[in-house]
Amino acid sequence: MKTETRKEEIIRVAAKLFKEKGYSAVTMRDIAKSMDIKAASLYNHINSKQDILEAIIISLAEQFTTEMLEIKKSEIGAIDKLKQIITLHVRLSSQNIYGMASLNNDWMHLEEQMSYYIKLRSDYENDFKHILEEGIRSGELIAVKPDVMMFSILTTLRSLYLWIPKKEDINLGELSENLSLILLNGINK
Amino acid sequence: MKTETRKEEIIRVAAKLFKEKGYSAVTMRDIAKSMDIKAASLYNHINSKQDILEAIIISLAEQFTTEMLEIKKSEIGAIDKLKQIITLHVRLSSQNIYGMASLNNDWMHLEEQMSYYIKLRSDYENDFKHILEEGIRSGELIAVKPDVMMFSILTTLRSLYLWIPKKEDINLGELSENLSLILLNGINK
DNA sequence: TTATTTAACTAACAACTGTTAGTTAGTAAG
DNA sequence: CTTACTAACTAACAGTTGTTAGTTAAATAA
Repeated sequence: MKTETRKEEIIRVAAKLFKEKGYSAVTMRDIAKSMDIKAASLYNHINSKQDILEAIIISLAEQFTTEMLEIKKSEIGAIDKLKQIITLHVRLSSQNIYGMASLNNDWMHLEEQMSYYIKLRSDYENDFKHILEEGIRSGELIAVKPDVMMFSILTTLRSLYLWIPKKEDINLGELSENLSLILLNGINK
Repeated sequence: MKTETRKEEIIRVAAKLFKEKGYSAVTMRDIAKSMDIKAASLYNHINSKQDILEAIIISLAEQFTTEMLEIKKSEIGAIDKLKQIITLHVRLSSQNIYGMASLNNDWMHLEEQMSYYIKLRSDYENDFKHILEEGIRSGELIAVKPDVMMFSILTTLRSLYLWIPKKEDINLGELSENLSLILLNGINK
C-alpha cells in the first residue's frame, strides 16, 4: 500500500467536503482548513479548484467505463451481466463514497472535461441498455420498456453512496446479493 | 386557474436554476436575469435567497407527509399501499420537477428549517418502512431486509425528477404501472 | 558544504456575493 | 385630484471568492 501524496490527500479531503455541501459551496479555504494549512498552500499541489473536481469525477467515470467493457465482452447471459454490474457499483461505491457523491451531484460544474464526462456516461448507459435489450430478446427478462428498467436499476445503484455509510456493519457481498434479488426478480421472468 | 403572483414566479424560476446548477451556484443576479429585472428588485417580493429555498422544499415535503398520512390510514394491503406511494411520487414529481431537484439536492443548504425538514423526511421513511414490515409479516412481501427494500424503491422514486422530463410523450399512468411492475415484482412473493 | 526541491507562509487583488437604502414611474383607491 | 401601493430602478457596502506573487524554513541531492 503506497503512501498517499499530498495531492491525493487534497483530493480525498475535498471529495468529503463536496459530498457534504456540494462543489460550489466548498471554498478553497474550507479545504485548506480541513488540512490545517492556508488556502494558498494548496496551489503548491494542484492547479485549481476545478482540477480537483476533474480528478475526482473523471477517474471514477473511467473506472466504470473500463469495467463495463469487461462485462460487455464476457460470454455470459444478461442476468449474470446485470449481477456483475450490481457488484461493480457496490464495490466502487464502497471504495470511494465521497467521490461517488461528486460524480452524481457535481458533474454539472465540470468545465473543459464536461463533454468528455457526458460521453463516458452516455456510453455506459447505452451498454447497459443493450444488455437489457439482449436479455429481453433472449427471453431472460420480461418485456417491459428497457428505458424504465434501466432507470429503475441504475438510479438505485447510483444512490448507493448515500446508503452504504449508514450501516457500519454491512457486509458488501451480502448487500450485492440482496440488491440482485430485489432488483432482478422484478425483471427475471 | 388563478394567475401566478410575482413571488410565485420568482420561486418557480429559481427552482429551475437550482436544478441546473444547485442552490449555491445560483446567484440572486442569475435569478433576476432570468426574469429580466435587477437583483435588488427581487427583494420587493421575497426576503432572502434562503426564503426561496425554504418555500420550494418545505411545501413539497409537507405534501408528501400529508399524502403519506392518507395512505397509511387506508384499509388496504401493503402491495396496494406501495402502489399508491409510487403513484404519489410520479404525480408530485411530474407536477414539480424543478422543486423535486431542490428537495433532493439542496436540502443541506437549509438553515432555520433544516431540522424541520429532516423530521418530515425521517417520519416519511419510517412510515414507508412500517408498510414494508407489515407486508412481510402478513406474507405479502418476501422476507428481505426492509432497509434494503426501502432504499431500492425510494431512491428510484426520488430520482424520478431526473427522468420524467426526458420523455415528452410519456404517459404518467403508464409510467406508474411500469414502475409498479418492476419495483414490486421483485418484492411480491 | 552547497545547491535544489518541497511545501508551507503572508499579503494582496479583482471579481463576485447577498443585501440594503433611497428613489421613481405607473396603477388603483379614496 | 390626491393618496397609497406596487414593482421596478441605481448605487453602494461589507464580506467572500479563487488565485497569484513573493518569501522562507526544512529536507534532500550534489
